[in-house]
Amino acid sequence: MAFEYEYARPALAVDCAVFGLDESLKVLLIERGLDPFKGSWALPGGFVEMDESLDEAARRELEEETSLNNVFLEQLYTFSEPDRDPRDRVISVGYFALVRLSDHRLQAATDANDARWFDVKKLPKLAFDHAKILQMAKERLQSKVRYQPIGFELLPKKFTLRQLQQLYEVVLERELDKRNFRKKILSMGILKELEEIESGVAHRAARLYRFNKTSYQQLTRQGFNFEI
Amino acid sequence: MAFEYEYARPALAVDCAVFGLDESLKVLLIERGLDPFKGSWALPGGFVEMDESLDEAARRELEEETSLNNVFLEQLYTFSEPDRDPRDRVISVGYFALVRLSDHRLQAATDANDARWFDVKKLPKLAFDHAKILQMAKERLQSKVRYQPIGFELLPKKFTLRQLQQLYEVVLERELDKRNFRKKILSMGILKELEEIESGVAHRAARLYRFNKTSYQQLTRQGFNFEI
DNA sequence: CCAAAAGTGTTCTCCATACACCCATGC
DNA sequence: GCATGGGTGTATGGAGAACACTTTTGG
Repeated sequence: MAFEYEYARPALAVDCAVFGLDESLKVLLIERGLDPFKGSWALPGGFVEMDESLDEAARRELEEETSLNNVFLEQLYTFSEPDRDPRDRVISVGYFALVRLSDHRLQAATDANDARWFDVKKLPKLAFDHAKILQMAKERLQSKVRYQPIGFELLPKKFTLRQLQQLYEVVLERELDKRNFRKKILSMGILKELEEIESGVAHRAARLYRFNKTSYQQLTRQGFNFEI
Repeated sequence: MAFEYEYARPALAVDCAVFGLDESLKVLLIERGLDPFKGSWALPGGFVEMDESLDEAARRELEEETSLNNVFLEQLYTFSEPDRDPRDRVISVGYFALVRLSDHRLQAATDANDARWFDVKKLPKLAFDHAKILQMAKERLQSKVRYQPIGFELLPKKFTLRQLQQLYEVVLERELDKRNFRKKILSMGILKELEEIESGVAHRAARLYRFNKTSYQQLTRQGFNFEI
């Protein structure tokens, strides 16, 4: 290594706050098998390797520990308090991720690691400073979902307007007016109305929609700003 | 070290994009005295020590390299491409900072290190991936200045409404209507109108104002949201 | 008295909000 | 035929945008 900097280095990790949605907002936690915090619940994550970027590390750890791949993933913040890990100096880059529970529900629950979805309002005590990371991730989700169309990452590919509205109601923790919501979201022109309707409901079936990413990108280039 | 994780570790650095404002938006760069990129301009920054947080490292490096202290400083993003430093694996946590040029103008320009303010629209070629860091910092500034009252960090403590308007015009790169701007900002109730007026101008002198942080915090608690 | 910027009021349009009823379907 | 949610229209108020003139001061 042709490099004069030879001081001690902190270890570097990534931790992922993975959100899913059903009736409430859920987060994926794994039970730690080793000390420190053996038996506690923690965010999935692990150490960064020398030849991978942080995004790659986050995706790799997520796949290894929870079998999730191909999820929406975004860097959140880097946590660096010197005493945040009792073993050694460990700096952790927090990520937040969104997954479709409709696609991944059973898989994660039956994984070999003990991974489980928890209601974000009924969390166990978390290892390290993971409660702080999760808190920040939740705040980021709440603000970002309002000005970027990331909420669709939490819904099935085909969804009803009611499902979409409920997504915002659950994430933002407040009720929305049905008529105004529909008017607003439809007027954006970023949804593709499908021919299909939902099935298996004991009342009038709702029309299904799909997020039209192409239209969204087109509109964005023309100065459109998504906002709920 | 009672710790089973003994793999190679990336080095960890911080880099700061420091903004100032006069007629245009400025950024503070330092000339590198050592390879790699000897003679190039770069963001101030350096390696993180084992007993300090990233925020502390950023403040320490800023003080060491540019004599700036007590500035508005906020973590931006962590940059981790494996080849971003040709010497070795170095991960860098980017920060963005805002300073009052009115207080710091001469100091930084005459520092022993060769530090200079550059117009963000007339930048030299930057070392490493610092152009990317700076680009992201500028975007963050442009979006954050609209929904958080951080712009005041760039102005003198006492300022005229015109100065405040120009700040937004320069940062957002678009013109604002004078009457509407004044109406809006005054109606927020976060400025304290001073008895003083500006001096040394060859026309009617404008009233001076001060940002009232206490009022802002009070209003925020009541649900107020700053927005330009 | 002139140049230069400070300071102010009104109109119009559009969008967010609030709100109530009919429609389609499964059971 | 009834319960359940799907789906729609309209009136109101408030805020943003557009716009022009008077006032004050220094030179």
